[in-house]
Amino acid sequence: MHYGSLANYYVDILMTSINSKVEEKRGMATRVNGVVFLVAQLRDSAYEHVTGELVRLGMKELAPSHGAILITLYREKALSLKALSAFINKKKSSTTELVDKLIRLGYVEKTTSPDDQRVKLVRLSELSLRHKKDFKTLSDNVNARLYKGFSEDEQQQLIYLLNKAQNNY
Amino acid sequence: MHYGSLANYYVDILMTSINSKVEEKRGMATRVNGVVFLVAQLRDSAYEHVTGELVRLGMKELAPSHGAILITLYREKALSLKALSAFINKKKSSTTELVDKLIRLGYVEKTTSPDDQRVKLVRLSELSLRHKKDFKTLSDNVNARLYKGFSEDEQQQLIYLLNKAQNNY
DNA sequence: CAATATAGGTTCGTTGACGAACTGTTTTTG
DNA sequence: CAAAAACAGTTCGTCAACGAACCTATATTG
Repeated sequence: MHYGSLANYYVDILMTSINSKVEEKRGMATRVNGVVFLVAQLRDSAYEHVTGELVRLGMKELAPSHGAILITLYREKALSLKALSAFINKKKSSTTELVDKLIRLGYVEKTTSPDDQRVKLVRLSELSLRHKKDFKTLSDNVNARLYKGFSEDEQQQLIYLLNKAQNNY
Repeated sequence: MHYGSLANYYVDILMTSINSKVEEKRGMATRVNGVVFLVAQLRDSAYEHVTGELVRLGMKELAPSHGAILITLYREKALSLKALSAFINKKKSSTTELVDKLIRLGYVEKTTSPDDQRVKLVRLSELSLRHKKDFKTLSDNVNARLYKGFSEDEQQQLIYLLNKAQNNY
């Protein structure tokens, strides 16, 4: 192991230590890993898990947001694109595209509302109704993993604090 | 206001109520807005804020991840792409592209390490050094907004719980 | 010390997400 | 009630991010 790889080794150690809990050793003033970074990191980890679960279910064409749409529709039967996009927290143009993909894959149908010709109602197809249980399991698995080792109290605290932060926007 | 718009109004109310705190009224078993959704939502809100701040600083070409790279480099002087990508929690191909954009815009330089010809070292340019204070302010603003109304204790709790969750991946 | 394996980066095609500009429908208003 | 404003969706161009395949440099091993 000559100088080059030693240097790399050192950088790797440095980097690893910072990304784990040793981080506190560094001054608060200069840390990169603030809340926002942590939140983003956690989101990405959870999304990766969701993506994996979707693959496992044979739905490798679907991204987390497609799953969010289906899960929303299991509860809400039919929704306008506007309402749906508010539920899943995506812009309307994104929602149009996500829904169109779900239609193409047969998970969902889109009809013009009889009450207002502007409104398109989105609802589940037979195919997705058959997968309802799968999505329940998926949700449970994803939450269970994130919450592993959390007491009931800690779970509530986390939800409370996330909501509190979210209300600042 | 005839039937159509009444129906829309009703849907909007329903939707709004669910996205705010009234949510608890619904059973836990069927809620869509689990932790993961909340985390994702918060990430998006914070990123939107970051994007806005970057525009305000006249850096509308930059996305949050570009900012993350610069902020990381303010601390770490020179980093390999591998180390950098670990710091910002992005895949190496993404990091290559983010860095190349920063080079194109003059914020950063990339040189081959003298110790290992495979390794490319990334470091800040004069231009970014001049903006150091701006990025400090940006970070502070973003954190301050998310933490608005948080006690010192709540801030620590949130960090603790996010880290705890992150360690499950 | 060659042959092979591994490691660091890059390239490329694809995709989710967005904003802006647009279409068509309903509502408001003068 | 006709013109204007507001609204629901769509289209399109752009971009960050990814995985897979690839290239070159360093390590490992027979």
